[in-house]
Amino acid sequence: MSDATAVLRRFNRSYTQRIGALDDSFLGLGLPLGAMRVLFETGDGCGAQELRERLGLDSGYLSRVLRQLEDRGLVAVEADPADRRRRTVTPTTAGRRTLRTLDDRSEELAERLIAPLTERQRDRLTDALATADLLVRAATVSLDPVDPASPPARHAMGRYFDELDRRFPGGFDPGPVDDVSSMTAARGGTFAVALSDGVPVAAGGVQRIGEGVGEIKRMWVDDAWRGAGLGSRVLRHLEAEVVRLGYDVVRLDTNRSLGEAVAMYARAGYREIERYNDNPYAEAFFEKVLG
Amino acid sequence: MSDATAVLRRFNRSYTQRIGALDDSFLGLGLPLGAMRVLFETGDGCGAQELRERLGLDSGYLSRVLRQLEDRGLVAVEADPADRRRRTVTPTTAGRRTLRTLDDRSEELAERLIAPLTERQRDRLTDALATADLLVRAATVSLDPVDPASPPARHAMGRYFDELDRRFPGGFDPGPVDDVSSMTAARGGTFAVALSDGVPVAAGGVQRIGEGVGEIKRMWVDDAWRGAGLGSRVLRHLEAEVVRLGYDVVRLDTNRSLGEAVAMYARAGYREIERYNDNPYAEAFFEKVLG
DNA sequence: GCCAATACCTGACTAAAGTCAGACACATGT
DNA sequence: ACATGTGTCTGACTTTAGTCAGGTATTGGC
Repeated sequence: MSDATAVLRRFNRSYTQRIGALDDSFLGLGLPLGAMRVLFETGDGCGAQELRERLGLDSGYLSRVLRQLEDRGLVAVEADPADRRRRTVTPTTAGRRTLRTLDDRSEELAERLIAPLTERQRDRLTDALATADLLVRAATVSLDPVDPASPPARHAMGRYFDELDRRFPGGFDPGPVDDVSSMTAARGGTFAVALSDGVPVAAGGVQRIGEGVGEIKRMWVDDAWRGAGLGSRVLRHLEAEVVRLGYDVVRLDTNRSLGEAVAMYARAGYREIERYNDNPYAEAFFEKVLG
Repeated sequence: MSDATAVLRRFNRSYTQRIGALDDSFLGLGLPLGAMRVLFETGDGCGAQELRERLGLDSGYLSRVLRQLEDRGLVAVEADPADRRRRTVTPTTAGRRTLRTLDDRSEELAERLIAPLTERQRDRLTDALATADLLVRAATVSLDPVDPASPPARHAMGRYFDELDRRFPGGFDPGPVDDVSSMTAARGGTFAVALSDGVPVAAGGVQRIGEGVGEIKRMWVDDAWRGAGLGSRVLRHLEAEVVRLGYDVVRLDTNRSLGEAVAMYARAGYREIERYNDNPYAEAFFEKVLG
């Protein structure tokens, strides 16, 4: 048993016993836990299918739970005008009130929990939990290959361009059309997006730039996720993809203003080479020979 | 919403979604969760009553769960020879095997969870969780007034003496008889023990040493719990008790080798005074006037 | 030896949570 | 217009988890 898992498991035990009680705020509002979870997940309104997926519910079961909530006047269930087979669920005023009560209770429980701690200890706890949260989220991020033209990939690249524009001294302009087809399997490329709770938090792609040579393109990590090792995870994944696609050399270009990225490439065994393309934004060029 | 509760609640959400799955190791062994919990709590054998108390179960319900476990050959339920109304529950070989499987699964889940993290991130996570664990446990410690002659109080004082013996240059000898009756309500005193999972982790008492003067005695915090603010919590509690008991001055003595304690008293507003007793182990004397 | 208390057992009951198979309305591609 | 597929609803069912009111065996105090 490694030290890390032992600590994790010890934490899990003390946590579920103590803070798990935060979830008790779901109780005692006159609704069974299942219905409460559905109402909670509904938030400001969402589709029935989404609820089923997120909560992993049987469609028959959800149907009944929704009727229960509807009968109590907590939500309105209506047919989606765009596709009348689907249902959309919206909380009513009473439903929102219940949600607010839920929130208040949870807040109160959290406050009571940390009440015995001094200011300094609270700060330490907050720091520790924020770190743990980041790392746990990072560990459970799923890195999935996607079509570079798909919405999550577009979203990730959009964020990437925004960041370049912010960080490059003269800004960045991706140009009017952005052809990403070189990063599809059909053309010897690939693209992967890391999702957390369905939201892209990191991404990167590979394209072919010559005989036996792949190129890593558009590697991006969300600002809020820096320091959780997502960058090197994406890099390792893309390198494995490069090998899988049959290249033995991988290249990439970057800009000096992206200091952490340059440092990461150096750490990962990349060596600087001569300019190999005419990308006007690129200032540094790297290469790594993959075994 | 304070920052601390926001972080705690954010953590709770991501945690229950991700690591909460550690508890799923209870599932899929062919036993319902309730029965599994009972088997798990049984450990190396324990009384039925203890199980009921620890898990908060109805006696009828437990009776049935135990029979279920017995029918599957996982535990042996027998009458306690000392009191034949009571039942003792012991896991059989098969039961132990099931418990081991449970442990293996949980370990595997924990390993899979941290697998995507690098060594350095794992260390950071471990540190963060250990800190969070300590503080969460400390926050949920209950500080209860008890008879100073009761087993938990005796246990705490025993640990206290052991520590003095270890830390005092010449060792420490409490003497043959230890009269603690001065710390009972009947004689204008009190004693409190901080319990975590039923185990004493800190303690301290108050006794009367003169007109309007109380004395804090035998304040102790378990080594493993240093840095979680238990010391100052016990101190605050005892000062409140001193006020409640009608004294307006509180005194205490200590030894220079207990540096953290001396520092804590200074921080809490105690001022050093002349020797006020003939305790041969005491080197420093403090007093605080309570409003 | 008797009585009250204690520890557990039994039967009867309930609510919650979920599964499954079929029914039905609507959507989509041809 | 038609076949096929999708999203939801309904009824019938199961398991789990638990409660409650008595009942029985055992114990300790008198």
